[in-house]
Amino acid sequence: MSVSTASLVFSGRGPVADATRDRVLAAAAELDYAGPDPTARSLRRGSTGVIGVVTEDSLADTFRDPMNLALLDGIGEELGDERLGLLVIPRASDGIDLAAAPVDAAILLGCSTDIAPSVAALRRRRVPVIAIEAVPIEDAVAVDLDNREATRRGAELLHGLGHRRVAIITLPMDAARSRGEVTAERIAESAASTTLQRLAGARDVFPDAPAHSAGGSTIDEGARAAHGLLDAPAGDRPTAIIAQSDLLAVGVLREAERLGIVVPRDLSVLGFDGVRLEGATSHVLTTLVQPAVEKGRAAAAAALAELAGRRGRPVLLHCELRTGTTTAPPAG
Amino acid sequence: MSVSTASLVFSGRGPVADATRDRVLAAAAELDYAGPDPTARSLRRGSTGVIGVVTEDSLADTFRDPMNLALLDGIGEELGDERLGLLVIPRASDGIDLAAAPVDAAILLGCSTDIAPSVAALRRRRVPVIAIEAVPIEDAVAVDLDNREATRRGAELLHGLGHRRVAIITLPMDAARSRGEVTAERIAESAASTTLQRLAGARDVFPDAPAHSAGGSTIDEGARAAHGLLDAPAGDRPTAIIAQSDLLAVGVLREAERLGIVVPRDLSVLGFDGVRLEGATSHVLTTLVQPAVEKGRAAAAAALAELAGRRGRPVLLHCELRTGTTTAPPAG
DNA sequence: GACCGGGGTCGAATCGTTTCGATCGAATCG
DNA sequence: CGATTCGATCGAAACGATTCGACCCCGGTC
Repeated sequence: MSVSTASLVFSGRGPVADATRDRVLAAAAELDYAGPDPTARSLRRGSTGVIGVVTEDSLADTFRDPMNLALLDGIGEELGDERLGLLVIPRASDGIDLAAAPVDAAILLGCSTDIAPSVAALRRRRVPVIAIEAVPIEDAVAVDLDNREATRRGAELLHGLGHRRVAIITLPMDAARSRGEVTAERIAESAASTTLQRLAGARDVFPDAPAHSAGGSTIDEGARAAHGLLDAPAGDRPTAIIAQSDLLAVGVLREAERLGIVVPRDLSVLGFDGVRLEGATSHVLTTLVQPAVEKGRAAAAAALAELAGRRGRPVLLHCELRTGTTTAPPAG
Repeated sequence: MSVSTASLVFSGRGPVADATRDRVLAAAAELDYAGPDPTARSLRRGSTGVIGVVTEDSLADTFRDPMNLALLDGIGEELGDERLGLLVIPRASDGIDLAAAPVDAAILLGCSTDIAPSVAALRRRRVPVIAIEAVPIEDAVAVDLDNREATRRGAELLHGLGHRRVAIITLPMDAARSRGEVTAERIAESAASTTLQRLAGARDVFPDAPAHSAGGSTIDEGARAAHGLLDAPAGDRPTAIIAQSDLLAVGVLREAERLGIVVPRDLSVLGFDGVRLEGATSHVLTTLVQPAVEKGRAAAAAALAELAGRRGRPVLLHCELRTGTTTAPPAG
C-alpha cells in the first residue's frame, strides 16, 4: 500500500499483482479517494490535457458566428478521441489571463496585434500557438485564408458585370467595434487582419469604393450599415454592395427589401463565408465560400503536431466564388 | 534572489523593496522566465481558475442552440471580472474525462443520469456541481425550469381554443437521438429530464396525444417530424402541434407552408423557449418564453457561492406564455 | 544602552503525483 | 546448485510554485 503502487494501479501503467490491485482499490474506497488529482498530475506530467481557444469577442458572441461553429466542428473532428478539453478564453472580458492559462497549446481566432505579449509568454513556456486568420505572429503557426485574393475575385465579378459605384461594408475594425466610415486613419490604426485583407481585395478592383464598418457580423448590423448607404435617390446609390460576411449581406438584402429596392435588378450584393443561412432569405447569395471546417481541422492538426514535438505546418486555404441570385448587371 | 522573494514579486503579495523587485525582474528577463507556472500554482493554491461546462451534445452542436448561447450570456455576465475560464466538456465525444478535469466547479447542462459516477468523483474532490435542468443529482445545486407547468399552461391554451386532436414533437429522448414514436417503454428508459417534463406537461392536458421524438433541436428536425404528422387528409391531421422547442416549431411552420396548410387556420403551433428567430418565419410564434439568461446567471452565481464556501442556492425559474399568431381555434 | 517593532528577505515544508532506480523473492537456465 | 532474469513492490526525488516562520537589521523609545 505504498503511494507508488497506488499510482501504478490508477495509471494502469506498471505490472501489479491482482491481489495488490484489490487492496489498493479497497483502501481508496475506504479513504474516499477519487483518483489522481488532475492538478498534481498536470504538474508532474508537464501537460494539462487542455487546449486554449482564444477569441476576440465575448464568449457567446463568438459562438453566434456560424463560421466559428463550423470551425469548432473542424477542431472537434480533428481532435477526435484525443483526450483533450477546450478552454475558451475570451480576450474581451476580464476573464482568465491567456499568459497564465493552464493550457498545452493555444489556438488564436483572428486575434489582433496586442496579443503579442501574451503569445511571447506562452512561447517562453513552450506552449505552441496556432493563429487562425490573425496578423502574422512570430513563432505561431499560421492558418490563413486568401481573404484578399478571394474578395478581389468577387469584386472582379461585379466589375465585369459593369458595376462602378460600389460600396463596402466591413467587419469591425477595432476592439471597440465602432461603426462608421472607414478612413485612411482608421485603416492605419486597425489591427483587424481579416477585415483589412478583405477590404484591400475589394479596393484592388474598386480603389475609391467607400467603406463603412459594421459593429459586428450580424444581420442587424448589416441592415443598419445598409440603411445609411441605400437611403438615397437611385442615382446616388451604389449599384452593388460588397459585404464582408454573409450575415452582413443578408442584412443588406433585408434592408433593401424594406426600402423597396429590388435585388439584383437595382442592387447587387456580394457576401463572404458561404454559410447556409437557411430561411433567412429567399435569395441565393453570391458569396465567397470559405472552407471553415477545414480551417478548424488544419488548426487542430497543427496543434496536435506541435504537441507531438513536430513542427506544425502553416496552411493557406482558398475560398471559392459561388454565384447566386444576388448579382446582376446594374440597371440602366 | 531567492525563490520566495521572486514569488512575492510576481504575486504582488508581500512587501518588497524596489531595488529587490528590479533585481528579480532583471533575473527573470535574463533567464527567459515567463512568470509562475499555472499548473504548479494550481497545485499549491488548490484551485485552477477554471469552471467546467458539461454538455450532452458535441461542442459545436451545443452552441448551435440559441438557448445555450443565451445561457452563456448569463454565465458571462455573472462571472464578470472574476478571473475564471470556461472549460467546455462535451460528454458525447471521447474528449476529456469529467472526473479528471482540472476544474474548480462544474456546471452541468441538462445532463442525464449516467453522469452520476463522474459527479460523485467530483464531489469527493470537493468540486461543487451545478446542474441545470438535469435529473436530480445528489449534492448538486439544481437550477431548474418549470418545464412541466409551463407546457401545461401552453397546452391549456390550445385546449381552451377547442383543440382536441393534438400531436407532440419532443426533443431527443436519449443519447442516440433516435427519431420516432414515443412509446411508454421509451419514456421509462429515458433519462432526458427536460424532454420528459415537457412531455408530461402536455399530456397533463392531452393524455392521449401522440408524441414523436426529433433527432435534435433544429428547424430541419422539426420539419422532418412534422412531415410525418401533417402528410394526411385534413380529417386525420392534428389541429395543433406542441413542439418542445422554438426551432422545432419553426420547422413545423415551414413544413406546413410547404404542404399548403395555413397556420393558424388549419393548424396551431406552440413552441418553447422564446428565442427570437429573426427572419426565420413571418409568424410570431406562440411559445413559452424561458428566462435563459437568468438561468445562466443563477448557475454561475451558485458556482461562485460554492467556490466562496457558501452553499449555492437552488433555483426554480418560470416560463411565461407569449401568445403569438400561430394559435387559433381549430377550423370547422 | 537595552528592548521592541517592523520592514525586508530567505529556508524549508507542502501541495499530490509520476517515475527512476533499488530491493527482494521466486522462477529459470546452464 | 549458483547465477541470472524477471515480476512485483517500494523509497525517494523530482515538478514549480506558495506560505509560514525565522531571521536580520535598522530606527525609535524609555
